[in-house]
Parts: sequence; structure tokens; C-alpha cells
Amino acid sequence: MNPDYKYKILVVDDEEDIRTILEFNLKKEGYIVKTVENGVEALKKLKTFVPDLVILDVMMPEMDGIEVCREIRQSNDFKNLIVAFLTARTEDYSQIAGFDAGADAYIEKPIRPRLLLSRVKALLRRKDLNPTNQKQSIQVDREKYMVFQNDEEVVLPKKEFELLSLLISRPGIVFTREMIFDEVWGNETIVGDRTIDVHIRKLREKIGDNRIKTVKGVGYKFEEI
Amino acid sequence: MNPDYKYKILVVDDEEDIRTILEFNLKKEGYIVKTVENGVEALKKLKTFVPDLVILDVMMPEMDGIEVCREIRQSNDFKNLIVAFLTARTEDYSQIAGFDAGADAYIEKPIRPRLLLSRVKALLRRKDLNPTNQKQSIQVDREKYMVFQNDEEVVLPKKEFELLSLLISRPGIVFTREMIFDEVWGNETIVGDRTIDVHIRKLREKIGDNRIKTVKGVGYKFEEI
DNA sequence: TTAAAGCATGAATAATCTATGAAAGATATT
DNA sequence: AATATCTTTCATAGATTATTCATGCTTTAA
Repeated sequence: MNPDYKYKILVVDDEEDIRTILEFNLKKEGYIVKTVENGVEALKKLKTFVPDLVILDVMMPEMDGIEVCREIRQSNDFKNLIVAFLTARTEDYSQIAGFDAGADAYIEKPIRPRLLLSRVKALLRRKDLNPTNQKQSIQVDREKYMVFQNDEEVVLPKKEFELLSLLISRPGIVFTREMIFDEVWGNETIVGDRTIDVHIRKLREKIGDNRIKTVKGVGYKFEEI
Repeated sequence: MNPDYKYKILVVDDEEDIRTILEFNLKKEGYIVKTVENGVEALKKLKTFVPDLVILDVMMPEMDGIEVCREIRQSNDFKNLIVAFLTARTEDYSQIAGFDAGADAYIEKPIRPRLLLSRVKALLRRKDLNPTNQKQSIQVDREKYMVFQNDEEVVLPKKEFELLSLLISRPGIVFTREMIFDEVWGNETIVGDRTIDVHIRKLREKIGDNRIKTVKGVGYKFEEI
């Protein structure tokens, strides 16, 4: 990985003290750190800030860490996001394990800065080595009529396939609604404007929210990474 | 077996927690995992995703595991698919056995990840050794006008032969109805759209449902394995 | 700050497409 | 010519896809 790359970390905890301690220590090491105070905020934040690591308190109001982790794991957009749980030593560990939601690590409270930093470092190094960390690749095979995302097939019905195929044909370039109509629908059929939106939505559901960008008032584009 | 081959596993359970735990643990081992929440969904999924192993909850709404297993065993397409039942320890074991529908293994709930993984591994290894596990081969000999499936001749009338021959000439590639008309019927005769469907059906009756795939709104393709 | 425009989203409806059973039309075979 | 086999059509049912609609959110511009 680029040596200048600064790892991004999201801290989610309802206690301000904890947030402060973590933020201070992690920033000191050169990480880019954002903090939020509950699970709902966390998911919101993730829409604009995609970190390499999320440190999640298990017990939180609104939405606990386990649930947040589930959401993250379910989403297509965060395939290689590391999740670490913050647990009080007294917390019933077995319960967390039973509900295993896909955490990569557990960090115990109270926090010992030195220990914390070395664990974080280890986790991030692991990510660097992790082969799943290749760039998110999407491949469209028109002959086979198949789409692959990181070598796993994504099944798309015709219109969605054609739409994605179009957008991906010129990554980064904005396609206006008119262009999309022309290419995907042709001149015969006329459909309402919302139809495109709906197909875009379905695509996003399947390949993740971060690939297709809306350019308001203009159109859509497929974002190259 | 190819060392790069990733085993595919289908998990069928109505409880989301169980699905999540299984999926997480199995994926961590490198398996390709799909989950569905009931028997009906399972049979549907099997049309597009042919796994090596199915893990089936016994008790489910809609259609219980036993019935799903029966269906699987009856079908021609899943001759060497391993089926494992998930059973609660408290469940009346004898009843399940009485209804024995051809399960290869029983896995007990609650799930113990380590144990689960070692059992799965064992089951899949067994499959590797199983001689019935030769790859499904279909060969078309245009000169002799004969088709062989696993060295046994399949007798096909002309149109069916031509159709299969066409599809199999480029495995994985979708042939549109137009292309099929052109190649199999030529420009002289004109037949209705349904005619192709019917020939496809007959082919499927003879060589199994899992080889010829429908791409809705586009055409058909012969699935490479 | 408010109003307007543009988009996202959930849910309902409409349109499309294919599978299937059955039967009629061809073609070849005896 | 009669029979059997192959090819095609047709009607229907079932499922999937495509589209619309109503509502709410977010951004933009006044």
C-alpha cells in the first residue's frame, strides 16, 4: 500500500471519555479518526466516510455494536472493513460470541493506550496483506450476460444489466437521462423519468451504493476507483 | 480436484441468526456460501446456484428440510449433492430417521463453529473421493450425429441435436432467439417463438435441467461447469 | 429560511417472458 | 397406407421484470 496512505478509523462509543481517549491516541499515531456516539450515527457516517477500521462499543443506546456490525457485514460496500468490538471485561463474552456477527477483533476496556495502538497496527497490517483487499472490481461480460463483482456472480435482469453495462462502458463519464433512454430503451418505448431511478436503485442494492454516483440535474455515472 | 476450486454451500434456515453464524464461519474458511430462509427458496436457488453441500434445517415453515431433501434426491440434477440436516438436540431424532430422506449427515444445534467446520470439511473431502463425482461431460459429435453424456449415448432428433450443438459450441455464451433461429432454422422457415422453448424443454428432459440456462428476455446458454 | 427541483425509496400494479401440457401437422418408416 | 416419430402450434399458468405512483428527503437557488 502507498506509504503515504493514512488509515482511517471510525470510533463508535456513547461515552465521551472513551471517544476522546481513542481519538487522541489514534490521531497521535497519524491515523485519520472520526467519532460518533451511537450506532445510528455510525451507519450514517459510513455513507460519507469509509474507514479501514471501525471500533465499536458493544453496549450502546439506540443500536448496539453487534447490530451495527451485522449491517456492515450485510452491505456490499464494506467487504474489507475491519470491525473491532470494544468490550468491558465484565461483559458476558459468551453472548457476544454466540451472536457472532463477524467481528475481527475484541478490544477490552479499560483501554490501555499502548496495547490499543499495537493491536490496531496489527489489524491494519493484516488488512494490507489480506488478498480480499484487491480493488473492488466489477466485470461485465456481455456475451455471457453475466456480471462479476470480485469474482462472484451478481445476477441482474435485462434492463439492469444493460444499464450497468452502459454506465460501466465509460467509467467516470456522466450519462444523462436522455442518453440512458436512448441506449437502454431505444426510441420505441417511452417510460417515465422515475423508471431510471428505480433501476439505479436496484443496481445499487446489488453492487453497492458507492459505485454509481448521482449527478443531480444531470445524470448518473459509474465511479472508477 | 482443482486446488483453486472453492466449494459452494447452500444454507437453509428460517432463523436469521443461524444463517448469519453459518455464513460467517463458512465464508471465513473460503467457501462460497449462499443462504435462504426456507425450503421453497432453497429449491428456487438451486436452479441458479448448484452447491456441493446443502445444510438444511429440519424444522422450517413453508417446506421442511425433509421434504426439500426428498425433492433434491428425486431430481436428476443433483446426483452428487451432499445434504446435511441441522437438528436441535431436543428434536425427536427417531422421527427424522424414520422419515429418512437421504441425508448424508446430521449437524446438531446449537452450532459449535469449530465442530461445524471440521464436519463440513470431512463431508466435502468425502465427496472428492467419491467416484460418482466425475465431471458431467457432454460431447457432441457432428459427424456421427451423436451425443454422449458421460459416455452414454443420448439419442436426439435433428432439431434438438442442432440446437444443442449450437449452444454447446460456445459454452457460457448466450444465444438470442434470433441467433438460434438463424442457425438452426435458417432463413427459409419461420416458426413461432414458442417452438424454441419446446425444443429446449425436450433437451432438458434428456440431458438434465441444469445444463441449459434461460436468460430471461435474452436467450439461452449452455452452462459450462 | 423558504421554496422549488430533483432524487431516493417503498409499495403496488402492469407488462413481459417462459414453462408446460396437450394436441395438431409434418415427415419418415414399415 | 398406416404407424410412429418428430416438429410445431396453442392456451394457460406462473414467475419474474418493468413501470408507475405517492411520499419524503436533500440539495440548490432565491
